Amino acid sequence: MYLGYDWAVLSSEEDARYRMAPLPAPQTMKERILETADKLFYLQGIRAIGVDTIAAEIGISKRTLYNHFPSKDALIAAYLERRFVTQRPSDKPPAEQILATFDSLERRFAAKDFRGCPFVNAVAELGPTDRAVKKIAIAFKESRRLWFRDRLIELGVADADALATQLVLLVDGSIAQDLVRDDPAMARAAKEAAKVLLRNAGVDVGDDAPKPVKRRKLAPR
Amino acid sequence: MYLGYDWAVLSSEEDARYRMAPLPAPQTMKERILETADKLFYLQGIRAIGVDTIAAEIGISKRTLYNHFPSKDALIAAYLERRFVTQRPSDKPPAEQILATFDSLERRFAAKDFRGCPFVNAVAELGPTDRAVKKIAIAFKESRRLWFRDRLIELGVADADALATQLVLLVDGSIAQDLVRDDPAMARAAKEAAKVLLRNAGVDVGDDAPKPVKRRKLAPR
DNA sequence: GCCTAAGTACACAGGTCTGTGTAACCAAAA
DNA sequence: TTTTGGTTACACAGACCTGTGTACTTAGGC
Repeated sequence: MYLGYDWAVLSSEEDARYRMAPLPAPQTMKERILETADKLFYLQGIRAIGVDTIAAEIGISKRTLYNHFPSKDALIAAYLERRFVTQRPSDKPPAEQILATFDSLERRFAAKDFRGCPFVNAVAELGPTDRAVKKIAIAFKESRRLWFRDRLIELGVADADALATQLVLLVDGSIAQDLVRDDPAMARAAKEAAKVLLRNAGVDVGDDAPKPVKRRKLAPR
Repeated sequence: MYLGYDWAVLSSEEDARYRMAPLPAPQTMKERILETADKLFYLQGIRAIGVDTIAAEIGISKRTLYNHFPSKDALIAAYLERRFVTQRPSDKPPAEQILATFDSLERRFAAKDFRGCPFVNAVAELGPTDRAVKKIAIAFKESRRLWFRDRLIELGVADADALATQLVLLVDGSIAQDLVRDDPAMARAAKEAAKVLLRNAGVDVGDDAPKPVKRRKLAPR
């Protein structure tokens, strides 16, 4: 928690250990606001959180917040833009990268502070009215789809475009399911489905299921 | 729009055609409230709509609304319960039923009043706090999963449970994607993926892709 | 020591929201 | 005719929300 003016008091009177560590790090005020807004917006919902709450949580005045962001809408936009981080490049083989996506998804599901996709949630909350929010949500979804597509092209998959779309369906489906069910196993289910789709497109995803399609016996009627 | 007391006036003075057709049907007041709440909650968001707005839209007083529902929370719960309709039985073969799900999804996406899954949206909007909402959302999702599972069992699929889960991932994924992108093609993509998954489980889904798994040529590296 | 930029405290306008209280009204049943 | 149950109009309490205005304080650079 930010301490505001008590800082001076702290550095003159308190234990040196507290003085030496610049506490929550020498962040810029804007970044501190965004960080807190992110936590509250994401965890509790954009509409559920007022600017007062954000300011109070940081320990700053509402006026300061409005000195950095002209309106709540601007803060919301900044929140979403900050969430729009591009994946860092990996040197692992593309197929592994794709499947690793689902593993990381599973880890995120297991964390108790996971609350679905911030972009989908924002669109759901803010309704069809908010053009700005929708725009950035679309951009985000498309960027993720293209990430899959690039790797599929690298793998020589014929219809990389279509398969990439199918993979993002699995990602978003597992996110939605986990949001309501709190069940990280949804990520594993998505991964298994992804493997089937990849194998079907000629991608080698290792381990189980030998080439010949296994036929289960059909029930009598 | 509900006409309230003008009803009597209408039936005594207006054209007989209007009199004969019981206009919006002799609905109970509760049902009329729910119908309007449904439209507004779903289209604009639960938090975005106040009880005043609902009452005004019907043309009744806010007091009347509160005489039928003790609180907005109760109205929200009733709204979601009303949305929880069970699918009507079909005599078509199970595989067709499953695939038809995605066709109907596509039609719903194409309608301009589609705004995602009301249950997922409610959970996203109302946050992790609201136990009641989450409970009914879970029940809904599970019921849909079991619907798939029953048909897969009928088809003799070995791991019907796992495959049913994967199919609901595709459903929810396409819903989330369409919510942000407004692209009904997401339903088609989900259907194609579903076909692959079904075929992989030994289900005959007709048309393309003869038995032997088609191998695409791989890129040089 | 002075100036400036940033932050603070605090009040407040104007809006919305949920929920209640109350007296009058009307239709239809008794 | 009288009663009864559902409805209306309207005011209001009490929160909470976004956004602004203002005068004061503080830290750091000059």
